[in-house]
Amino acid sequence: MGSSFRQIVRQQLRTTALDAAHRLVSERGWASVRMGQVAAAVGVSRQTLYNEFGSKDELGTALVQRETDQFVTGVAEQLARHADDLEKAVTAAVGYALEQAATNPLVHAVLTSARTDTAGLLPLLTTRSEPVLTAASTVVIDFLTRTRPDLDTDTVEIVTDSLVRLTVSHIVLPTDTPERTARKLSTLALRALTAPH
Amino acid sequence: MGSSFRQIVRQQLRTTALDAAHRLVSERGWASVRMGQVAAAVGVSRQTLYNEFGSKDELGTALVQRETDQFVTGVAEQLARHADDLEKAVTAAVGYALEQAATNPLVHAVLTSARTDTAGLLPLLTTRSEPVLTAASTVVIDFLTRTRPDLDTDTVEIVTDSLVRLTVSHIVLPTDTPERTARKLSTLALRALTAPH
DNA sequence: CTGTGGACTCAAACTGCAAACTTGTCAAGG
DNA sequence: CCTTGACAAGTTTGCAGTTTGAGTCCACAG
Repeated sequence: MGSSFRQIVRQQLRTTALDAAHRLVSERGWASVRMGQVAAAVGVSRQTLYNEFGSKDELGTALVQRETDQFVTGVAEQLARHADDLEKAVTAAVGYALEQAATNPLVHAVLTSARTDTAGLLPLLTTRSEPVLTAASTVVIDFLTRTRPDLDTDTVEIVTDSLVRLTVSHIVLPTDTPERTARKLSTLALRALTAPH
Repeated sequence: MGSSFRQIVRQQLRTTALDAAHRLVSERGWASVRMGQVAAAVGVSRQTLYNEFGSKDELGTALVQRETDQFVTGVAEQLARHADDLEKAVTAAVGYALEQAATNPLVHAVLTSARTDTAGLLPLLTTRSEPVLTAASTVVIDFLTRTRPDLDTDTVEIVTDSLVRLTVSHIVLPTDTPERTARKLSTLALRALTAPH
């Protein structure tokens, strides 16, 4: 019971450890990250890290999980920020995704998964891009059905799925600036959504 | 002059050599293909092969080139076959692309290029997927502007680019049967094309 | 009790090196 | 013109021997 203090310390440890791991992964890649480095960065013993995460793989999984959650939350926030303007909302969300992928190596790796050639950062075992993409899709679908209940459900699903795929495609093979790409995709999506059935 | 007979034989050699190389690449992967194997399959000496293609890389380039040309031609044919019905035309073209990617390892590799993890078939040096995709886009754009001159040029370009990207996306990460995917994408494209500007 | 640091095991990764193999070229012969 | 055989240069393969780093155990300290 009364161990809520411990819980907080434990959580602090997890957070700082994941922060340290994030930095190390971004710099050297997952394969070169040593448990000892992470422990040292946190200022804790290697053993303590093992007590908390169990294994390096589990640390990696936790890291990817946190990154995924933050990313999906971010997308949802961008949408919510423009709940009144559908086109702006989509533009913001797509722009956010493109910018995150360009900025954050982990997000980039998670979204494009199999592409380990550029920067093999992740344990392929722990992740495939599928879960992130479905999570992102769910967020978008929820937003659309909530703000625009008049739209056909099937259409919303197909357009959302395509929007997500197109965003990933533009991450993998960019042809324009993130801003212009985001605008193009959102107008495209809006046309498809509001077209005569 | 008067060597048109030679020309034909030479062409025959190129064709059968590329056929043999195609089969070997599909079975063992490009790295494991030996120039001797190709020569033997054609029934010709290794030197003759070198006289014709110069190097293994150039043989690979020629092979990829032929495959690309055939693929793009195939897409154009599918479109032309339904010149009267836009939706059917797009469905056929996308379906053709999906089926080719599923059937022909070389087409799959060319279209998805960088993804060498599944079946590293190609010399990364000789190809990137970009040229194929732009070629395919050009074919689709030409078809659309020819059959539907009323459509806005910018819209046609964006929709086509997205259509191509979505097709590749569904090759990389399939979620449904090729037929249904093709139908979904064509209705999506049609909606976007014919939406109020 | 919980965290620490050191000792330890074991499998995977890397190292150095020799043998086998391939590419690409050349010359002799049909 | 094509083929066969030979060859240099470069690469891959197989296999010692070594190193590394994950994961575990434990005696000890706060």
